[in-house]
Amino acid sequence: MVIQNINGVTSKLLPQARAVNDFAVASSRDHLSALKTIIRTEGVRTYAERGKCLFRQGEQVDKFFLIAHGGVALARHGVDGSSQVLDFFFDEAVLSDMKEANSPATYSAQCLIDTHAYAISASSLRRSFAADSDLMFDCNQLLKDLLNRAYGNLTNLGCCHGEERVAYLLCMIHDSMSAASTRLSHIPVRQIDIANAIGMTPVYVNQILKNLKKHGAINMNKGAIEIVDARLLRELSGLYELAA
Amino acid sequence: MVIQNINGVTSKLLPQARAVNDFAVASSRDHLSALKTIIRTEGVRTYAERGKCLFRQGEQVDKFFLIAHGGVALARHGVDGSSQVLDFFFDEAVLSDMKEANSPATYSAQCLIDTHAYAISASSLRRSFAADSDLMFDCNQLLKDLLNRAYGNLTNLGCCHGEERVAYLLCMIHDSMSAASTRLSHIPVRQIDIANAIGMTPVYVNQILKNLKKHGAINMNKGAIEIVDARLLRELSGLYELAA
DNA sequence: CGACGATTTGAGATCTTTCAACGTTGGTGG
DNA sequence: CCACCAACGTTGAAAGATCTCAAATCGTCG
Repeated sequence: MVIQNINGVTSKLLPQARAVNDFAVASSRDHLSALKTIIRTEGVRTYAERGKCLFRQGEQVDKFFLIAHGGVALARHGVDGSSQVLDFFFDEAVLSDMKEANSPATYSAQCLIDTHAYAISASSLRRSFAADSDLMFDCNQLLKDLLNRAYGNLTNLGCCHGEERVAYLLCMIHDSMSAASTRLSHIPVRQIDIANAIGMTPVYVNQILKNLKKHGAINMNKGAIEIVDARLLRELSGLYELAA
Repeated sequence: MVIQNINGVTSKLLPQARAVNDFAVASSRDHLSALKTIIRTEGVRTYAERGKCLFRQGEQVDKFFLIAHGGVALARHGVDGSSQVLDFFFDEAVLSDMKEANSPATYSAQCLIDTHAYAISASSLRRSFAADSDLMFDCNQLLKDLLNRAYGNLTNLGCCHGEERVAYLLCMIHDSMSAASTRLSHIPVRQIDIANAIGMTPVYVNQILKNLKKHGAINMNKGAIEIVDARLLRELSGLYELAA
């Protein structure tokens, strides 16, 4: 009943409980092809190294990005220095600031690793809407995917304890990254980023990771996390199944 | 709170901080007028009483709802009986199951109070896209609003402690309800729903509400919550301001 | 009245954070 | 090559926040 299928289409529904993995949907579906194509062909090739931002909270951005190769964390920063990671994006993912042209972005897109991306202005994208109706459907689909991921994260934070939260997040990252052409052996996410994503302290995240390693779900090498048993991780996360 | 340096660039923190209230945006903007109009004119008038659902998790819905008068909580249910409230909707708000026609909804829309709404099928809505381009923009805008609210809630859960979380949620509900033509003196949300929305126990929420009452931000009458000082609530919520 | 759901209260158990110190890694400049 | 530094990871113990459990109260409805 595990939907581990990466490229094949295995959307088999289960009689009792269904697998949630909303996070897998975004990567497996091909619906964004029109959007991706136009960004790739008309967009500007951009490069940002680890730690830099594609855009910053407070800036007026109005752009769409397609990640060619890399990893990005969308994060919101509070006045007290706190920050909340809203979502992660890896190869083939599309992200934008989601704001009107005249209003500043309410979050930053920070590179987890050196990142190559295509950037296109939202206004020039809108101009193409008339010519290609698929484009707008793709934008819609993109937003739906983001929303479902956000709802998944919300449920993760609201309903789960530490170990489950970390397990769920790692699953999500794993699935997002499996769409990448080049697969990293380890996850390019710092423990601090994980902590900021699931609303916990880095110190505590470290403890939990130690436990997950003891369970045999992950492996750690010089602080880098490697996912060993994705199926086990999925079971450890409290959100593998929803009520019918 | 973890203070994090963004790779040397400490993101020149904020001369003056801006007010966030993303939650106010959705209700104040008039952008969804095309969408609302068509749902109101072509939709079917629906009535559901307190406790009933407009749609249920697991059902195949494929509809859009415009709430004429009432209150609805979008919630996801886990196999263990846990449930997470994802968002609240009141008068003039639009919601949908956000799924393809062939896939079941991953959450329920439960009425907090007796609710009158207009319902239109997503497919018939799509048929009108060609005739009215504003419609699709409105759908897009709706999704953006929902996403920004979800990100706001995510930040609330991830970065804030109990009292701040409750204060933020009450602010959000207050702003959502202020769009309503008929204003209730009290908030039609049970303490249990609040608990499910912010990822805490009803027992603890009760303690926090007692504190907020002591602060003079709210009042409680037979278990019903009344917002006395919305500005104070906003200050008590940790998310009134974002870093610039 | 009696049943039921929701709220309220208190105390102890559990989870999570904080603090402080130390270890590791990788880059920089002498 | 080495010393040095900054960022990140690791560890332990104490403090704090939140949950659980159990019981009492209150309101609504039949």
